[in-house]
Amino acid sequence: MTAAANQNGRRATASRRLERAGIRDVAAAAGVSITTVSDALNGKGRLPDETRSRVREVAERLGYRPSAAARTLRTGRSGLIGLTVTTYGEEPFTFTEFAYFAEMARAATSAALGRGYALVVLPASSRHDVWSNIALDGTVVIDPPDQDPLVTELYRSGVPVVSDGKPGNCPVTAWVDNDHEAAVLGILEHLSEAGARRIGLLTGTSTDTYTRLSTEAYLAWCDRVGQEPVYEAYPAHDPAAGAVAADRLLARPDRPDAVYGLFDPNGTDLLAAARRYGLRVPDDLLLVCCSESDVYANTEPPITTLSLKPRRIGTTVVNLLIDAIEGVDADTGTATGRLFPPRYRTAGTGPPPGTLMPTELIVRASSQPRAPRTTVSPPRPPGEV
Amino acid sequence: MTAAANQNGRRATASRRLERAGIRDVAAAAGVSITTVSDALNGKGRLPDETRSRVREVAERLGYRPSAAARTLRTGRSGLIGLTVTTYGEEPFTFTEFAYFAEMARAATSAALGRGYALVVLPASSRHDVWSNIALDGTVVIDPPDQDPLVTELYRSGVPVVSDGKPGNCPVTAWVDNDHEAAVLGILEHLSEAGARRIGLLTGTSTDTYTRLSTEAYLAWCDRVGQEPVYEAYPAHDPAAGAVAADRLLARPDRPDAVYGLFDPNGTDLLAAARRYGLRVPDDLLLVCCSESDVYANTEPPITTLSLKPRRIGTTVVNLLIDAIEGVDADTGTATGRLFPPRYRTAGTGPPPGTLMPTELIVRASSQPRAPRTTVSPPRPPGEV
DNA sequence: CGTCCACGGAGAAACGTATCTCCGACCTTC
DNA sequence: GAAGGTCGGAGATACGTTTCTCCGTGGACG
Repeated sequence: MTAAANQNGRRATASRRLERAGIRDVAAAAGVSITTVSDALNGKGRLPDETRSRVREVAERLGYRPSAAARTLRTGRSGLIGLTVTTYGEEPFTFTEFAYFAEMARAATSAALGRGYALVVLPASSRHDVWSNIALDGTVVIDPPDQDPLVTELYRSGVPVVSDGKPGNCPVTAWVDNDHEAAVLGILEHLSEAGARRIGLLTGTSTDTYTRLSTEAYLAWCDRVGQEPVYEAYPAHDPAAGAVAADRLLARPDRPDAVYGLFDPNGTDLLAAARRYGLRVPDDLLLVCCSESDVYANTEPPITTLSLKPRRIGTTVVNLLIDAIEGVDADTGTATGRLFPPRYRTAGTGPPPGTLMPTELIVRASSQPRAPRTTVSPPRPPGEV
Repeated sequence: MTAAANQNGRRATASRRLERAGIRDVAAAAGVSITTVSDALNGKGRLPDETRSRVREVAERLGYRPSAAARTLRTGRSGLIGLTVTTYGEEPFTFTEFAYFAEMARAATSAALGRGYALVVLPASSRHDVWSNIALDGTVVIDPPDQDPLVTELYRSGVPVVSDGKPGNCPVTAWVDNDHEAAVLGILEHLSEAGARRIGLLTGTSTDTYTRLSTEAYLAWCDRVGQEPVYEAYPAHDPAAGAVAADRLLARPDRPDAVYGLFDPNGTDLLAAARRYGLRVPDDLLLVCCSESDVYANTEPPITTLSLKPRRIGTTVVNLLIDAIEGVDADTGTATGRLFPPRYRTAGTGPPPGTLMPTELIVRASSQPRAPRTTVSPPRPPGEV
């Protein structure tokens, strides 16, 4: 409103069309300096409330919106977190396909939003020029395959990376995973107690950590209790193959009297296969599968499921990542501000810190020879860090 | 390798620690100017191949990664597209909850990636400071409610906005939707031909376009053929309410002999309700619901579904948006480069251009009094834009 | 022998913000 | 009455690109 001589410098002469108002325009209109505008809007500096509110008013009137790009360049923070999802074929695969990942992604999105960050979906098959063109403060990677080039590259660029699923060979800042070993052991014990004499496994052919750890735990258990392993593996991304594998498993001469299926659709598939072979569940066959879907509460009979608690995982992963982003000054490596557990500070040497989260076994009729009980608490994993 | 005197100016004196290599460092190391490095790496300018490859080599050796923030600031392009999802409670709702949105989001992600863009998930409940802090080239908005403040704000900022679902009062650059009117009419005709005398509707209480247009089409049809409307509405985001509403609908004194359910879970709910009332499907009750899920191929009996073809929608939305982003120079309003249908150019006046996409009715046993036929082609909507 | 053009490339000005440094004026205090 | 402290704010610089402008140098050509 006041005088406020032209502070725009050369800009005034040049194109002065419909461009969005910049901080300079606000400064000029309010009759103050750029510094003052910046301070007033960001709540910094020492300014009397009167000036502060006046500047804000002017900014509002001009419809001023700070340039995110400029701010990012200046501060080195974009407020963006990558969500790396594996792809199958052309499509981002795990993203919405499995209830687990969908839930996890939703929880991660919420958690990030709550702390002022947004998520960028970053398919693993992304062209290098796409994601290298995005200013990321950090990345969440879901179930990284061994030697994921994207993760390696990001990590080397100094971008913090936190993975859902214990990483194979990728260097990561931190990781979060369920205690798959404890979960599988818990299920096998549960089935044994329910009377199972020979427990089979429906597993996958891929090399991701979940499949590998779960299968190994199963095999170790078999070895320990002296049962011959009975399992079928199939490519988990192929829904049709799951039904076939379930059928194969029940068609074996050494047919199991209880089966644990590692993947979400296995419950339905196994149930259908059991019907085809005239097997009653749970009388002739005990069934458990790993799933986040609640359809298994209403199947006939309801099926016992193992929940990996994806929301908890998603939230934890994002919080760890943001802690890493905000806690460590990228340049000096010193903690700034926030309280910050020292274990995340392991810079380079030693394995990245991991967090194991408990699972939950939801017991239903399919694994109970008698009347089913209600939800039961999971076997707590050995108190890992 | 060569001499290449210190071109860093003041930087050399200051902090020279572990900072990532910048374009200046590459220039110095290659003994050329910044301009040359930029041109060499971006394939611009006139440079002999020898220089180009040498510069690239040096850049590679130094592990040079251009700063996305700086590039965005300079070029005004971030390569980022917002994906606005509605929220229910704390969580991003439609994002992964419904098969339609999940499929649509996946297709959109792929399409964007294919054209060099990445998607940022932007819950509608986002704090203003979060998404206003992100440099977006454009935004896809899923099913915008009337007067969506986020959309309005974005549009006013000059960010192109394309919506999935015909927008109510929001100003958008363009929109894509199914021809819900034609779809509903097609279903009602289909049911009539199958012998239905009184067709009921299971609909929602929310005001989104899909619900509104579908319900209106139903009411108009009732009016035209002289049938008394028979419908129940419930809050679509509440799964439990759906089952209750299905029950209510079949408990009415004027019980319909055919029902169309607008939402994905309606098929299961209606089937369960029918069982409770001892109604046989399709003999006593014809059933159709709108769903992208293939579980309805295996229910007992299989249920006829209307598919909205979400992948096609997602792809189209993104392509329209990117066309708008790349086709129009933000400053001059003139088309640059790409071929670009003139209809997107309507700047400000007139309604935004919309595209109607056909749906597909997948006929199964639940709507066929006799033996079911296989998939049937949809009634093509009246050839719109 | 003078001109012009293509070639290869350098310089410097933006892009719009945050922030560090510094400065004047006023007020207090001895 | 001078010294020091606080308040309120201005100036300038840096963030790391892209790109516009311009310049010297040869060779071709008239």
